[in-house]
Amino acid sequence: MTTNNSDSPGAGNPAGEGPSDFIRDIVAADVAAGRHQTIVTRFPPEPNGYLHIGHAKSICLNFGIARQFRGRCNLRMDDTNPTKEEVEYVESIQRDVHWLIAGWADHCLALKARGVGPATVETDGRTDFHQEPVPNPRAEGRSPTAEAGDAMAGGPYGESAEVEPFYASDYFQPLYEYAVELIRRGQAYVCDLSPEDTDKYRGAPDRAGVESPFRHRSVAENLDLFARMKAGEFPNGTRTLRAKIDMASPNVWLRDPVLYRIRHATHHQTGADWCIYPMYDFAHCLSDYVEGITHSICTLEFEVHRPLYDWVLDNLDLPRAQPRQYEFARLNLSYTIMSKRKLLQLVREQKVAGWDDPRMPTLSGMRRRGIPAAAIREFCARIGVTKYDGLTDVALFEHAVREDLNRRALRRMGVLRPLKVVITNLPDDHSEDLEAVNNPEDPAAGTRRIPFGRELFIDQDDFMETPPPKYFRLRPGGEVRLKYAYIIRCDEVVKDADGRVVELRCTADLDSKRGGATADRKVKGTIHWVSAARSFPAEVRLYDRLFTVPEPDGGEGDFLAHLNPESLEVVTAQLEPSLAAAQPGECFQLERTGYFCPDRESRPDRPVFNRTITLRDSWAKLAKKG
RNA sequence: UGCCGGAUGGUGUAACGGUAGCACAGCAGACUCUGGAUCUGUUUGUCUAGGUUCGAAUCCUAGUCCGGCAGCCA
Repeated sequence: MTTNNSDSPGAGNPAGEGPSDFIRDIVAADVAAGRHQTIVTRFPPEPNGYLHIGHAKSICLNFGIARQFRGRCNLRMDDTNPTKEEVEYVESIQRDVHWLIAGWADHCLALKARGVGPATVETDGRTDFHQEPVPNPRAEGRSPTAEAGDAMAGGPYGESAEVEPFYASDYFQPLYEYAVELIRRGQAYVCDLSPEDTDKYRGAPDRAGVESPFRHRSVAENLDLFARMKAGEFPNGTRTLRAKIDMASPNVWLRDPVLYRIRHATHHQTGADWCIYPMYDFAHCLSDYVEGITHSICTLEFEVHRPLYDWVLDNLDLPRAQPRQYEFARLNLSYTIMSKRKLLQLVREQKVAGWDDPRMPTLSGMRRRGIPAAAIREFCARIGVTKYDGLTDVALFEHAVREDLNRRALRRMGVLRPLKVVITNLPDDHSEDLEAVNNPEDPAAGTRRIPFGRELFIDQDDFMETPPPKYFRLRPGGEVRLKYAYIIRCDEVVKDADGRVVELRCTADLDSKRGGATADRKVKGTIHWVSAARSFPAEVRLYDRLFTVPEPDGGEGDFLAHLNPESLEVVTAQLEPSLAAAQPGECFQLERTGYFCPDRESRPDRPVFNRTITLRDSWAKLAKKG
């Protein structure tokens, strides 16, 4: 083992991929033992919803392993249930995966030739089905070549129409033949029990099941019935194909599990070709086998299915090495929900503006909100991979987002809730451009000019008529620094008929600009501002967490009851002119306020920005304490 | 009460029989033309009880607590 001198955080394994975990340890041991030529993992979402931050953990694990061990990761649609799946979801899944792994593991992404199903080959004199990927054009050298951001248009394969994800539905024919083989071996039978009776016969965890009266049909009869199921002779729910295992097994998944059910339904990929569809437990292990997956990594709830996963593979005459299943704990994040069913409910009941609403924990929502893919990856690396089913504090996630954005976001000035300020010792037509730093964390980001004039806007929060102790901003008679500009003193507070402060009249210390005679004068506070004449209004959407409690779907009660009524506030802000040129995908820090990005609905004549996340605010904390 | 799995500060993790460490959060301070960032310091932890051992978070035994599993969902 080589010494790793990398100073990157968590240089815990030879490849410098961040800290290892029990699954990587297993893979590393397999590699060391020479058990596989290449490591092949897979990410197998069911296209019945949008991907969320929980999927990101799985994507980072599966692609991260492929990356670390110079293998590949197959993107596969686990589409064996036509009644719940849609093409909208298969498309969104591809976009989200490309976005998340761009510039990091896109060279490990494996897709297959469009329209090309598994090949039937002869291995060791036995019939074998095999689905090959098409070589990843970025795979040479096995290193990432793209910078995050160029990923939206199809990922590493570019705009190519020649490739597509793997689909479990591509394997329906081989799967059917495997099922026939199981019947021939006396390991599967057609059962006429109704769904209700199937349940009753299964027994309970602490009570053995009862064998189906159809369990001992002859192979010939089973073959005939199964063929007729496929031919569409029977209505939905009238018959199933079941594995013949053990109705008394302490593991209920071994009590003659259903392998195929009848569903007269149109499938988004295979159309009307089939009216019988394989169940997860039958399809998944064999899909893994057909694709040559070495490590099939899934979440904890499948742990009890592993004996069945192995049973199916063990009871067929498969010439190649069998994949192995490993389980890890799914991600639970405080103040959010991860259930696809509940996320769908939020969308259907219009509690949010769609799957990509910036408040959603979906990858598309986070992308729209301005959260960088790199921040999500960093978060996933930091939370690690274990079998402990905990609840991760969303603060861990927010930290990763701020850390990434602080490093990269250009600083800009913008006032969310404008309050007019008049500098009375400046002429009406005063106008000058002041130099401002684009990113103090990155000198290479350079500087820009921002316009200054007699009339300005500052944030309403930055003035208080009767401030509490330790309030460092503007107050009657008080002084404050205008960032990049002058120190001003508030001489007069102008109010409207209702007593609301509508304007501040101030005098500026005209020598206090950077380089000026009094530039080094110390004043307590520095606030941001924009020129009234040379700023522009924009809609800004201020997002807060969607739920008010740490575990919205924990315990009983309706999770909708915990929706945060203040999760979205819309304001009309005044922004510095340079922001008018902001492009989708860019992110900015409005100084002292937070990180923002143009929304996808933003138009030149109607700019719209989303607040990604606030800056840490130690004043707010102090103020709350009183 | 059947089977499978888990338990290390408030949270997420590391330590693979040999000094319980890291990150987040918290607290205190320094610095600051962002009350941001940065830097210092700091509070808090091995589920319990036995055993093996010179030595146990780690191995053994018993218990406690938590999670998952009885879809023709995945």
